Order: sequence, then structure tokens, then C-alpha cells
Amino acid sequence: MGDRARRTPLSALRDLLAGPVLPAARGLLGCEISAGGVTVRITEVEAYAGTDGDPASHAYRGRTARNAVMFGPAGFLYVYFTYGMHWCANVVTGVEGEASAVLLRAGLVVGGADLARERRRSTVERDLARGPARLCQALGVDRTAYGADLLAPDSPVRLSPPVTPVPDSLVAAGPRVGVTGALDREWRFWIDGDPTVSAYRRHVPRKRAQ
DNA sequence: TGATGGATTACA
DNA sequence: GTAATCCATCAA
Repeated sequence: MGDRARRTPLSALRDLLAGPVLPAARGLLGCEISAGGVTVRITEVEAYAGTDGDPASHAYRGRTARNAVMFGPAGFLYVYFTYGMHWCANVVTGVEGEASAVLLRAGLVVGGADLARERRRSTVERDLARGPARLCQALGVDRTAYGADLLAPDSPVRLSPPVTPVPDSLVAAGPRVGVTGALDREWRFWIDGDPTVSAYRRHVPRKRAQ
């Protein structure tokens, strides 16, 4: 019975996601997400707290139909539509009711590259899943993937532990992209030097300065 | 009910 | 630099 203490990587991932959002975000680096016949190795993520003092979080103002899945248990997919044309995907983390989540910002297509290229305009390998909306497009993720159980074997969107763990020495952190406030929070994590990580761009207001 | 701007991307 | 273009949120 001694080896029962040894956890499988999958249950370790389940525990990680059920914990605090920052370690969960860090731990998602190197994980693989599969959907629509395409597999992506995650290279860049961003953490978002729930109702607990994070104005940038979609759950900041409480539960709505759009963010409902964020308030459920960890390991489910929160998909949202933005800028009138793009889908972005998050992994729900923490305990039920906490509503924290991790945005999947970028990754490397490691399986089903042909399918990914069909869905994306660009055929440049590096750009197939470089950016949160591109990543979703490569995976074919849209509103139909909302609420998918990422750790269930029969789910349309699945998450699996890293094939090779990402060492701490390769993990970099900085402020979140496209977020106006909370620049002091370095809640974006990426694999340092990885070419599929998106370039940091300061948030630009769309209206001209007057 | 109308205004506003967004966890973005592609292109000039 | 700006257009594309739906939707959640907020003021009235």
C-alpha cells in the first residue's frame, strides 16, 4: 500500500489547479492542451483572481451567465468572446466559488499542425498558437467548448501534464498584457526565450488623446 | 436604450 | 498606426 502515496501526474495536476492561482499558472507552463485534433504545448499564461480584488478579472463584479463556469470547480474551461471576433480560453482554478482562472496566452503546436494551419491564416509554424486568440483558433475552440471538463478523458478539450517539466530557471514573470491597471502584479508567466511567446505590448487606448 | 471600450489580431 | 466588429457593462 506504500506506493499509493505516489500520485500520478494527472492527479498532481488536478491538485495544482485546485490550489492558489499563481502556482497553478506557473504549473500550466509545459502542459499540453488538445482539442479538434490539435495539441499545443503551453508556453505563456496569465493569472486572474476571482472576486478577490482583481479589477482585471472577468469575475471581479460577481457571477454572471458569461463567467458562471469560473465560479465552479477547478479544471474546467472558461471561454470568452472579445473584440467582436476573437475567442480566448482560460483554465478555472482554485476552490468552488473563488472564480480564479488562468488565461492561456500562447503555445507551440506539437500535434495536428496540418489541421491548425487550415484553421489559421498564417502558416508560419511559430505563429500558429502565438497569442490567446490564435491559440483558440488553432485548437478550434469557441463557445461550444465553454465549460469543458479538461481532465475528463472523453472531453472535447483535454489537458495533460508536461511531457518534460519546465525548470524554474526557465520561467519568467511580468505584468499582464492588455490590462490597464494592476501593473504591479507580475501575473504573466512564460518560458523564457521560447519563440512562441507573444511580444509584450502595453495597453493602447483606442481613442485618440484629446 | 445608447455609449463605451475590451485578457486581440491583421494589415497599411 | 488603425480597422474589424460583438457583447458586457454602465449611466441615464
